[in-house]
Amino acid sequence: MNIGAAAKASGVSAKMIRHYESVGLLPPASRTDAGYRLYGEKDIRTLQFIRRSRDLGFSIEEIRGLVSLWQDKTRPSREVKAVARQHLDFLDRKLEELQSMKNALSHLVDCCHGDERPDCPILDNLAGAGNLTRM
Amino acid sequence: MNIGAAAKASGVSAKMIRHYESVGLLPPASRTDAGYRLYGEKDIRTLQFIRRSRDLGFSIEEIRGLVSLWQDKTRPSREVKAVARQHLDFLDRKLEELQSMKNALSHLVDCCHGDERPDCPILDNLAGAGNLTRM
DNA sequence: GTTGACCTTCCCATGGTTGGAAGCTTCAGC
DNA sequence: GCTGAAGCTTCCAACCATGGGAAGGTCAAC
Repeated sequence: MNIGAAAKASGVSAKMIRHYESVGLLPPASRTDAGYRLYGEKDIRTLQFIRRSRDLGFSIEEIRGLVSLWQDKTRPSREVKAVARQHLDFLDRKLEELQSMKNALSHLVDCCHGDERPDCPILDNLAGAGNLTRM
Repeated sequence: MNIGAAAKASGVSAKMIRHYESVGLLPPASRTDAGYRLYGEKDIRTLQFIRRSRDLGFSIEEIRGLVSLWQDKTRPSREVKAVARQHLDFLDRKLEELQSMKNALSHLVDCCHGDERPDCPILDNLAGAGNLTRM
């Protein structure tokens, strides 16, 4: 299985497969005589693991830890849960941040009549929160 | 007003003030004979405008547009509102993405007993969503 | 005149991903 | 056996916003 086929099978782009190998998230793939990377079933499973972890927003470093826990058949699930909880906290913080941006901005958008006239509460607010539409 | 004082007054770091100038978001500051950048009231107001825009998550390019609308006293508020709405859509998409990550992950965390035993629904799910706890 | 706080420019790093360029290999069709 | 397309290789650079640090100049106060 060449890198292109592995990319299709795993849902990870060839570019990213090479990148993950370069940062040591994947062990170096075996090669053909011509230098082409070769992948087997097990590699595909690892790549899918990585992709699903990325889909949940885990960072490369977190995934590094998850993969090693995954491969350690004697890991305590406590450790996995701790990594997941920590990431959950991160997601919560990000969500809160975005949500407050959204709240502030959608309030401003609601206040702006959005026609041909130049006066605009959005710009007023950005120019100096003190003047108008203080949230 | 040197760059340090401008940074304090505006809440934008000196590093970022220089960066904004280098990418043309700010006009080049005037300089002392020694080459120190000088800032006045108007510059501070622009910097605060930029900072507040960043706080709402606008990108540099979007801010470039907002600043130019701000300075154009004849702009139609329609245009400002369009920029804001577009960013609001962006925030919504990001929020949805994070929220679905959070939902999936918190479900997995709930399923994991998190003790000394090695079996772990979180890893099982990452290893192959087909097996267990399909969302 | 020295010390310490400030300023300057320049380069590098982050994180995850993507893009391109230049060159080699493989394979199918003829 | 030749040709062309597609796929592979490595390397380098970009995105966005931010920060760190080095090497050196400047300004104030003591």
